[in-house]
Amino acid sequence: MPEHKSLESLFHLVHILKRQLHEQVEQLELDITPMHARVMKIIDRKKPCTAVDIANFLDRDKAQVTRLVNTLIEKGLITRTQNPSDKRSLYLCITGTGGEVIRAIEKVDTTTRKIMMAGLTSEEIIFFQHIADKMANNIHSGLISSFK
Amino acid sequence: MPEHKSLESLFHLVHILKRQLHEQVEQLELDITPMHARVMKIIDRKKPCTAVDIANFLDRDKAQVTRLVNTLIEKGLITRTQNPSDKRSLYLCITGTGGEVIRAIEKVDTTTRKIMMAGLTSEEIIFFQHIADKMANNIHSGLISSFK
DNA sequence: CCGATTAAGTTGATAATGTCAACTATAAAC
DNA sequence: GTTTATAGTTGACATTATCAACTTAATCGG
Repeated sequence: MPEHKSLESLFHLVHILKRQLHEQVEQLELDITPMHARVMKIIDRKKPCTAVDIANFLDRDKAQVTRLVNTLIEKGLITRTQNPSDKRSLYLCITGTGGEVIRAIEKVDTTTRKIMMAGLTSEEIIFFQHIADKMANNIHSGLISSFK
Repeated sequence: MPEHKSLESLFHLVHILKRQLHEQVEQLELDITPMHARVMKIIDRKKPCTAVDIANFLDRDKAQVTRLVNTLIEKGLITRTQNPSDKRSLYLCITGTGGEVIRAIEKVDTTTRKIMMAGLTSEEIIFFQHIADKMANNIHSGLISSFK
């Protein structure tokens, strides 16, 4: 049974990875959390971006997104503007200060990835990602099939 | 830059995996959480087992372990007995009921692993684990080197 | 043997993340 | 035009995690 230890390996990796990111983000002294950083990256990449887009991408509850977005607005890192074609929906945009923060976050990200992937080849990294995606997909399908 | 999306893949996988485990453990109607289940498995495998052993294995704060262990004792799933050779330390043991719970947990685990690893070969799974371990190691070393 | 330090475990406070349910307001569908 | 779906908010709460302070017991160096 080769897969015996596998879930623990995965949990351990993500646990220390998250701790590492938490520390690094904390050292930026921006008073934001790793999840705030992820949300900012999503807003930065997807334009236009709404709260629902973020919730979908992260597969999280809208409630959580609302709160993350609120603190980012309070800190002046993003803005919320009306979607002219739908009065329910609000577009989120990175501010000037937010842009600087993004660059700092990207730096942290790159550093962490470099540390984490030291001694691994591109092929190994791609393969790892490929398997991770496949596993995620499998769980998704497994869930769907249990609904029939 | 092949590693661009990699952290998101990993986070996504672990996010839905944890959600899946949470649901499955909840369906056992034991009123315990996935972390309780992990703690029980550790106690089951390592004999004798103390709170510090668990904290070390999971790389968690002792405080969290104390609380997890307390609820498991309240539920009658484990017991705490004196270590005769060290009055500070306490041995944790699975009770009879606890044994049944462990078997239920193992079943959940096996099912989840099967779903997750569908369509993957043993070699792929081993390789995936190997890379996960290597990455975890890298982060560890990266942290240590930043202390010099 | 004694004092200092270390280790095991507990407790309180609090942070970060995640989910559910109920709600408002608007849009879309029939 | 009523019903239904969608965007977002709010309150309550669960889970996981960490830090600091503390007690008790073991160990180490003199």
